[in-house]
Amino acid sequence: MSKQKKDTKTPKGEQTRTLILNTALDLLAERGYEKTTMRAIAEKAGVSLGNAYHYFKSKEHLIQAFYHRTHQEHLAASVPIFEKEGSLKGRLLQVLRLKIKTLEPYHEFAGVLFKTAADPHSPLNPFGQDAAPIRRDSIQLFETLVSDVKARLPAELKAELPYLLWLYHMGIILFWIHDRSPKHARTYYVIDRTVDLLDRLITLASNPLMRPLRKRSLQFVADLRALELAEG
Amino acid sequence: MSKQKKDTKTPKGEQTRTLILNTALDLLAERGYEKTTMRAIAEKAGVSLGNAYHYFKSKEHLIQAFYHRTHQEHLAASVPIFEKEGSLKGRLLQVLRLKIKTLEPYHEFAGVLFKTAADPHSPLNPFGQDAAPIRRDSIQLFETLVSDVKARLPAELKAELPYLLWLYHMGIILFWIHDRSPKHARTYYVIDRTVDLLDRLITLASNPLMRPLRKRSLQFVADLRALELAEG
DNA sequence: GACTATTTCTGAACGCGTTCAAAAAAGTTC
DNA sequence: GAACTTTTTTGAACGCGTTCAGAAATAGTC
Repeated sequence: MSKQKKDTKTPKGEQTRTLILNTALDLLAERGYEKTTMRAIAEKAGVSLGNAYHYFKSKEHLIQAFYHRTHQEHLAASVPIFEKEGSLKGRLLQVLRLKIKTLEPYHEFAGVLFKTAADPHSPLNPFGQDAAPIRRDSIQLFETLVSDVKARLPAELKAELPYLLWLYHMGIILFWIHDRSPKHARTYYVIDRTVDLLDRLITLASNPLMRPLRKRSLQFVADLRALELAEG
Repeated sequence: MSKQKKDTKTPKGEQTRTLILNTALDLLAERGYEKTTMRAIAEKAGVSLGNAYHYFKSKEHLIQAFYHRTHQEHLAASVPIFEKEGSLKGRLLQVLRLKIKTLEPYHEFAGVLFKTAADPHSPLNPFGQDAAPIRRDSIQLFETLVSDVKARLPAELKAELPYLLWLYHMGIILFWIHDRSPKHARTYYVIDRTVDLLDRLITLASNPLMRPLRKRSLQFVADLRALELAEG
């Protein structure tokens, strides 16, 4: 869990804050991002426009709360999966399907979410410092997923796998955002196929013959991550 | 070259259009995206605000012209590389370094560019229909790069490689956008390392033993591309 | 309970991207 | 060159996210 610096100083304030947040998430799910104006949120919450900005620095910061909330949902729903399913492939498959299902109600505005997320200056940027706590939480899900998996994996692969899987899962979400097929059938198809390929690739990479290339690749990934942490 | 449906009907109109475009690109390079307002563009071009919107449906459409222009620059500068360098690895290395160098002056606002690009609804979205002509041009660069390469490659790999390399090059750009190291040294480091890895991976994938996995993977990529073309 | 400091809240304002009815200019046809 | 159509151009307007000075409410202190 990431620590949260409070910007409310009284219970009343806290109450107003959550009221605004809940109203916002309702409207977002109902109308999408563009049509959910700050004015509409304030009005429906029975609060002045300026007051909404007192609790959330910007519309994007309001969205960050969404990130956090859906992640918590997903995390909670993932735990039972790990208990029933022991294989990496099975876990990945179910966790990813579940993720998409969790995000489902917000597909229409998830694009805008990623849009702002791709901007290095945005607080939503998943690679940036502002989102570091959420990112850590998010990667941790894959650490749990990998940690007690049955198959034997080379140590250096096992160390970097959570991060790589997190990146991969971001890619799946990106695909889903662009997927306008009915019920997002394509995304589920892509998940099935890529998880299968990934599983085979991991098996291949675990082969002793692959050791030099594997080491080289993973060392590079580790270097990158170190740089990321050092300077953002 | 992609066909361009004209939205100007007279020479005068064409003149005004390019005037606005040039002014916009100047201001963008000079001030960045946010500070380059439509009003500022119109004013500096000596044209009314509404008139700018007569020639460009939106600010984002104006940016599309930037995409196109820098791509043309990059393409022109790439041709000599192919004449001097025959190896896939060497070509990739030089083409990617060149791309970053070409984009250099626009780093500050390239983030915003990618930001809007990640939104499925944006005309800038590189995966969307509006950008299809530019995407085709862009992929074509890698087709040229791959076409007369010296090394022998499996047919099905050679067929999909341009698209995969294009995707890869998008990833490099994404990294560059988030790279705030001096002179973007990190991006150049990442290019060097990943090109090396990619080259080894391609060699590996070309091994007859890898045929089943290779076929399976590439068939999947081909399927995806077909879907993309069919429905966007 | 009065006085002060802090927090919560308001409403008007600003600059932005975008739209649109209508004026001005240019092209077309006789 | 007059009557028309089409294209180009204008300027005012709209709704948006955001900011801010200051009012109202609350908390803290004696």
